[in-house]
Amino acid sequence: MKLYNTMSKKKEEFEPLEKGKVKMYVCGPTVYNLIHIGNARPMIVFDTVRRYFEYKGYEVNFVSNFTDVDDKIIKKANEEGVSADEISRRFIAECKKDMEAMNVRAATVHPLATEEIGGMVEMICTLIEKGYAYEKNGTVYYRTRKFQDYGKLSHKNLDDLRSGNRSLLVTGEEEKEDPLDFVLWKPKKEGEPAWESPWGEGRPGWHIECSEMSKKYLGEQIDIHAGGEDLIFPHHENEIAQSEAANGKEFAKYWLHNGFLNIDNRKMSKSLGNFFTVRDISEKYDLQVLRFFMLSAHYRSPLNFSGELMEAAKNGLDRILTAAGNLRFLMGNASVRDMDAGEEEMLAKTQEYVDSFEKAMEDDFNTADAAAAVFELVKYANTTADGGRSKAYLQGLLDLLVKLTGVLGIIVEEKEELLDADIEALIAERQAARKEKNFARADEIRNELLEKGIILKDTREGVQWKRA
RNA sequence: GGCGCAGUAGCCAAGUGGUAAGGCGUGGGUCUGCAACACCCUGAUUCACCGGUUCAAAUCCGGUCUGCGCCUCCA
Repeated sequence: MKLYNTMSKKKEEFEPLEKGKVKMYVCGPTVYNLIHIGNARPMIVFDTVRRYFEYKGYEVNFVSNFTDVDDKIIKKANEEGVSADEISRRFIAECKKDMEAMNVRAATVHPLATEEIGGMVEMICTLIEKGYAYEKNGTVYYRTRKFQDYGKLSHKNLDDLRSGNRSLLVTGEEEKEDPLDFVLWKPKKEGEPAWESPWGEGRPGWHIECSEMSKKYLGEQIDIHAGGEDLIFPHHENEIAQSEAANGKEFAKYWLHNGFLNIDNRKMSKSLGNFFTVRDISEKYDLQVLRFFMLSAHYRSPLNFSGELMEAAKNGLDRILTAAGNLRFLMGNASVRDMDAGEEEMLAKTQEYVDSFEKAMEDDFNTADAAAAVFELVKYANTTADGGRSKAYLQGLLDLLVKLTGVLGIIVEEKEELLDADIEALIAERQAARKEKNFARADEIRNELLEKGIILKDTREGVQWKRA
């Protein structure tokens, strides 16, 4: 399996630290509002990465935090006149709902920054002891120039950064030894949540949170650290500086970053008025469509979002779902149970699609290519499955489809829904009407069912239905 | 100014030296009472442009143009 490592700027063969196991940390959202569709991309992408590792038999320890103390949360809390805690708790709950609807599995652990303050304070103490940090008036700064490798992830050199950041010198942080130094601990301001520390009451800086939570739940060295590409600098660069200085060893072996999601070719932002939450999208589409859409491009490419592209994704996904529904329907009517030699051979041929699916995923999680393999399997199923096939053959195709789509996190299983007796009766009545060539009545019933969200499909083997 | 990414059919998107996957859409056809689904056919002599390397380039090298991202909170 090859993955692109931002650190080396190359695709590298994956070698786990510990055989058969993957330790993976993904930077989670700051919970001050409903998550937007840009937040959804890393969630979906790295959930898919996790699923593929598990498909390959790895045991994945997947940690993803919620940043629940932050300026934006405090601001929102003040606006609403409630506690910061209440805000973060509320939006964590909402975020989890969205994740579930996108079929993003819960992490092994979802640590909260506010519950890990003690560890952060300890790590900061270690950094001070080792000379990598210093305190001034209740603020603790990281001594960036002391860390030799600073800039190794983002491939920047300190002097370039310095000239770019010159304007920041005027922002009232002249107490820093160097403008590149960043905050590890900031003192309490009136009305802000705060915790005790050796430097007085205050709260942690953003970067130290992830260093600590990663260490606590995964250890000092991990296999994969991932997040959006905008986190490369400064967030991940600072995490490396903190963790490697404190622990004295390489922090993460592989750094994975997803590309940005744009809206109509522009960066999503509230001021441009092209800002969508995941919840907004869920009003119009099943969020599986959003997931499928996100996986239609390589995770490192920028991805453009538009209504037109969502429609295309929906139609493509429906094609897969329809094929699965069709197989299930045929299975219900199959009169032969076991496969004959011909079917055995036909089913064996599908290995080709599994091979190309895996080949795509092995190559830095090329989900667009993997989806192409799924579409080829769908076509194969649509052309070879009919009422004459054995149940075992149909089951074989369906199992394979479920297996591959499962890696992508697409659910093709039918939700258990019982046909209401009267709907069943209407379908039977329509069949009778059709037999008598009373098509007017037949269409009337079909329309009536359509209004209730039931779509009928007449096939040679009988009437199929699905919910819209 | 520094660092970096991208430009493949109407749209989206794989393909990184051996002669252009897949999806959506369009048009035509088969099946069907009709519809829907499905299936078949329909698409780039060509991969932004100009040079170069090579038996061979969308793929490598140089240049040009265009779009975008990061360098500040941001997934």
